[in-house]
Amino acid sequence: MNLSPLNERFVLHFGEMGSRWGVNRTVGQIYALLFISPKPLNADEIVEQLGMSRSNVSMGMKELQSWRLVKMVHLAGDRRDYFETPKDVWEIFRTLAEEKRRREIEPTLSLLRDALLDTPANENERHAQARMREMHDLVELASGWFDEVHRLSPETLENLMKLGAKVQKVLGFADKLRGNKDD
Amino acid sequence: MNLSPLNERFVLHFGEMGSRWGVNRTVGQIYALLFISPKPLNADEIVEQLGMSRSNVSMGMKELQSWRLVKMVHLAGDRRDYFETPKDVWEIFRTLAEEKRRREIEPTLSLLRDALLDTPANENERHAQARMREMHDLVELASGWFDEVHRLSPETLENLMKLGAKVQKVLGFADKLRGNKDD
DNA sequence: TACAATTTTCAATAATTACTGAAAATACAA
DNA sequence: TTGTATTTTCAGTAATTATTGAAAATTGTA
Repeated sequence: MNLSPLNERFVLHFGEMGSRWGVNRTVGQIYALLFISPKPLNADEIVEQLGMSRSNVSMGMKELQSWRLVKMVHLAGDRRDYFETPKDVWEIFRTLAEEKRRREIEPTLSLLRDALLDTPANENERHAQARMREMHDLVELASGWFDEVHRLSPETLENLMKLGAKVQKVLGFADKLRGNKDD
Repeated sequence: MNLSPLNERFVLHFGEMGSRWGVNRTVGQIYALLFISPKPLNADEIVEQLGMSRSNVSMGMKELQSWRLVKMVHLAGDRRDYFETPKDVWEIFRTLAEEKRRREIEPTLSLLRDALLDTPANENERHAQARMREMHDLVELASGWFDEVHRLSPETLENLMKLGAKVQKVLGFADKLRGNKDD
């Protein structure tokens, strides 16, 4: 690996964490490298800096693009594809949340919706279905809430988070709003 | 697999999704089975219903317990270990969020904190470190915000989510609170 | 068009992770 | 204690996933 010590540490860490986040080691490394790179990189530069095969980089880029975590750019007078990560970390955060939701939450919500349409065949299934309904309602609620929050601008979202210890107070106000349906 | 159709569908789905959520297929299946079960199950009952080996169940239970997603209980006059999932879906949600944070976020936060203490050796590292700082600040902010929300009771949390479209309005109020430091 | 540069695909294989059966360990009861 | 029920461990194997090199496909240029 052809990187300065600080950068190598960062890249290796993302490689290791990759598996916990649902991507393989090399994809994690590629993303990390692009994230800290001051300029877009082409595939050969990635090969050179990370010491993996050209084909591996090609597949990794495809995966990262499917997550919308990197975008392809082109430099004047250069045929090669260059890649960069979005600059704004808030944007990255939101993209990641969106994709995770689409891949990890939606399929389950969909299954639960289906399952709730079934007529339970016996007492055992009746109980199971009741549990599925509890899960469905929670996931749907959290999911809808996420949609709302997700629509906020980065600045608003940042403000919301910076609220910190004030969240409790906001909720007092929230309860008032809830009572006021046509507001 | 020795389950009624509705239940089998649910169990199989959780098995498939397991890999996206960071556990293997059998662990996903065991959890799903326990979630919909009207009473605690012992290891042999799980073996019988899911058709996997006894040792696999044993390892699966250990993993699920490490996630705090199942707890062991005992029945009067029965030496065997029984397992059940917490009943309250909100509690499950919070536990999951806590564990995910501990396993997926904290290690990265820790690496970033370390990396930011280093003195960059050159311009390349200086830029990389600036990017790491952006990431660090975002993760720390989101993480602290999560702590706050996490402390709320299930009811309050539910109310917060049900707010839905009112979130924007709450934020108007939030901004006022922010200006009022000693409130 | 023909050529060169570049990217993608894919079959082979390497590496990792999951699963099992058998043996060992543990916990309890007589 | 000793014996029995139960759980855990772990080495071997199966299954899955990741990685590579070589070939094919694509893209742009002369």
